[in-house]
Amino acid sequence: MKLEITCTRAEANHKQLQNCMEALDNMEGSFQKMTKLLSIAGSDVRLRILYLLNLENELCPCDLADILKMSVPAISQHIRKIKDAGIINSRRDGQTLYYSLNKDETEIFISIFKSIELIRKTA
Amino acid sequence: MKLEITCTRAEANHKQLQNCMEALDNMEGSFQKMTKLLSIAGSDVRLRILYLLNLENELCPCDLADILKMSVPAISQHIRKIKDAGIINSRRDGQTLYYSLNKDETEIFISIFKSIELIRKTA
DNA sequence: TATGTATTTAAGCAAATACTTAAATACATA
DNA sequence: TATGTATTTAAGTATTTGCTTAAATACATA
Repeated sequence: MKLEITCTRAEANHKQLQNCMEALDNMEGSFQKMTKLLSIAGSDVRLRILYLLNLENELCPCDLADILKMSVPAISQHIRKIKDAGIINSRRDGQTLYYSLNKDETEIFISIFKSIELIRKTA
Repeated sequence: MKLEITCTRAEANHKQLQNCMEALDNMEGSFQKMTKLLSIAGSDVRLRILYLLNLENELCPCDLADILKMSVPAISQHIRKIKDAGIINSRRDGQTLYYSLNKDETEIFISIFKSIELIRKTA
């Protein structure tokens, strides 16, 4: 990529561009964390999993496979991604693993779920 | 996939699973729309573009390329995705196209931006 | 009209994603 | 200990994504 070939129009406000760059620099880590959360939630299957965990408090992979009509390994691999991102916790009861939302991380998802309900009502 | 091989444990609450399936069925379209928005926002580059448009009101592809230190075509292709999802509008002034957030769709992004600020403060 | 700038579009490619099936692991219980 | 269930992990593959470079389009102006 040739960075030299950039915007040269007379109206370009270089002070504004500089301010934008600084604003982003100050928030580097926050953006990465939020991107991670959103890319997890930005999948049809995973958003449903998160929604269901919020609705039912806890569910096992097998329940989720039944509800979403998907194979257990497919569900398990989605769960791993969500878990690696620190969004859910697990609890074992015998052979069964129950997954639930990590309360420290739910805030953004709650507002996403609210928006989903809102879309339904206004659609 | 063999759907017959599903959860057969004694504790499986079939009424609960049925309720979950019905809850999802009622919200099919809302989930798809939200997944679309989140998958758009779940990219480092696009989340920054949305944040910057919210911050500065409007910017052109060339400005964004400068700020994000990326090629203009790369930016343009991200913009197209965001535009196809109905999240941003454009206004032409001579040769320059200015993009801005579509106010009808900002609500969820505003809460995402608030969470980003929050992460920064608590981190 | 010819030239230049801003932007988009297209083609190509490497990396990431999301399934599949098969095998491994963990626990329960006869 | 042997068998069965719940789950995860691994390997393979088709699809999607996000860049690159080159070409096309749109507008401005000499």
